[in-house]
Amino acid sequence: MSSKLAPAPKTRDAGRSRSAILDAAEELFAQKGFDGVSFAEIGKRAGVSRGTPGYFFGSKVELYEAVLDRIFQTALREIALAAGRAAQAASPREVLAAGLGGYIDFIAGNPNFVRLVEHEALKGGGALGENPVHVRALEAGIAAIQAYLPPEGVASTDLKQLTISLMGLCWFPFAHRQTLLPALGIDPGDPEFLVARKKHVVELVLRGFFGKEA
Amino acid sequence: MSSKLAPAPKTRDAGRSRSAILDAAEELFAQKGFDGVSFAEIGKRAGVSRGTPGYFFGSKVELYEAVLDRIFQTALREIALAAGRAAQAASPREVLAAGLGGYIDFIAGNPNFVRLVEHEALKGGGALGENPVHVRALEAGIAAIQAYLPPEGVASTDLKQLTISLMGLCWFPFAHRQTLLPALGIDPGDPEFLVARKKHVVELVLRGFFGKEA
DNA sequence: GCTAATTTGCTTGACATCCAGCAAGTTATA
DNA sequence: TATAACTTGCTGGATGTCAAGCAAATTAGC
Repeated sequence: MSSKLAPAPKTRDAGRSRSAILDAAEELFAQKGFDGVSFAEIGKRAGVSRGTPGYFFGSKVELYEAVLDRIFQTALREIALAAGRAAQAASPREVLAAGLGGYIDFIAGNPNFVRLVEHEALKGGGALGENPVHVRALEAGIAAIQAYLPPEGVASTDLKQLTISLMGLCWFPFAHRQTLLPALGIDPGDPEFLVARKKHVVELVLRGFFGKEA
Repeated sequence: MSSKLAPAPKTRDAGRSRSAILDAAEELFAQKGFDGVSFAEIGKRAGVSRGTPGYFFGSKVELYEAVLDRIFQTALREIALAAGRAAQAASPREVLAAGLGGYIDFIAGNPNFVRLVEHEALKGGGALGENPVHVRALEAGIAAIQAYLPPEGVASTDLKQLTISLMGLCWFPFAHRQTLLPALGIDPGDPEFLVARKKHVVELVLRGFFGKEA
């Protein structure tokens, strides 16, 4: 035990408090959703009083929006990076490996993002905006891939279906990592699963949509 | 307007009340999640007082569990039906068309089920049990398909990956029907989309995993 | 078959809990 | 000392649960 009863001298730093609150709120909102979290809980986790989140962010909705803003900008950046790497690749397989691999890596590494998006999707998704980041990024990736496609025979409806399929293949297992994967005897944290997943998706799409034999 | 001010004579019928409450609760829990719904709201929608749901079901959690029980049994029945039809099919394409088509039809026709499962997945999914219905059904379907597979070359890890992929391809678009599909300019209620989705998934899986040329 | 006794269906009121937001107070820091 | 960075007290509203009450339906006794 420390000799002091007061937990810590605690210097004042608005910036530190703000981001501590954002971190705590992101984690808690991701875990329990907007309704399941209170200012008291967020304050406790951030090491401030229950009034401080309101002091800095005004209201609970505004704090929630700030959390979404921050994490969506991070997502935008990382996904754009993966898309950039994919655009430089030389073959369809490399495009898919870089693009989808990067997308899967991001999803696997940011469970808070996945959960926040899932919560928003269930609420009707007003906060997702009209054009979610990852949809646009996927479409950009597909546009890059199109260069390798025979120009005829690929209807635009197929491209939309392909977009949906790529997102589902990458996103779905991590959206259900706590229920689906354990039910299949898979440890979601196992890095081998990540590798296997990426390989499987790339092969499936490559052969299924581009007709390449492995 | 009716001559009576009292809204309706309302005969007393426990069975009717119970199922009216279950219906209302299913719809509301699916829409807003467990925390987002109150007894008052459920009662209003079911045409009873705010106390009646508690009277019949004991507590809010028990009502919620009753809702899940009922809808999961329905799901089990319908998915088993589709799996049965698939098992009778004569070729891999027909197996996939019957099995995945039936699965997609069920998902598209039961948005409440999808939303309840998604809510449960976000909560950690205790109520989903260890072996969710659709996982087992999908695995049964895959077992049926295995008859057509070359016995070598299909590792069990690939079968798990395939299970994940099939579920993701079918489930994902309807779990995000309010956000993803509109962002792609697709009307989730459009029956043409359903047809196109089924065809796309079957072709993708057939060529991607079974190596058949269309 | 008529009426009294009992059960069942359902409503209303009360209570304890929780929570977001505001306002007033307090302390650090520039 | 002035202002920003907090904390604490308070309040009104919402909500789950329970107990009491009442009326309709059912059963039992005659």
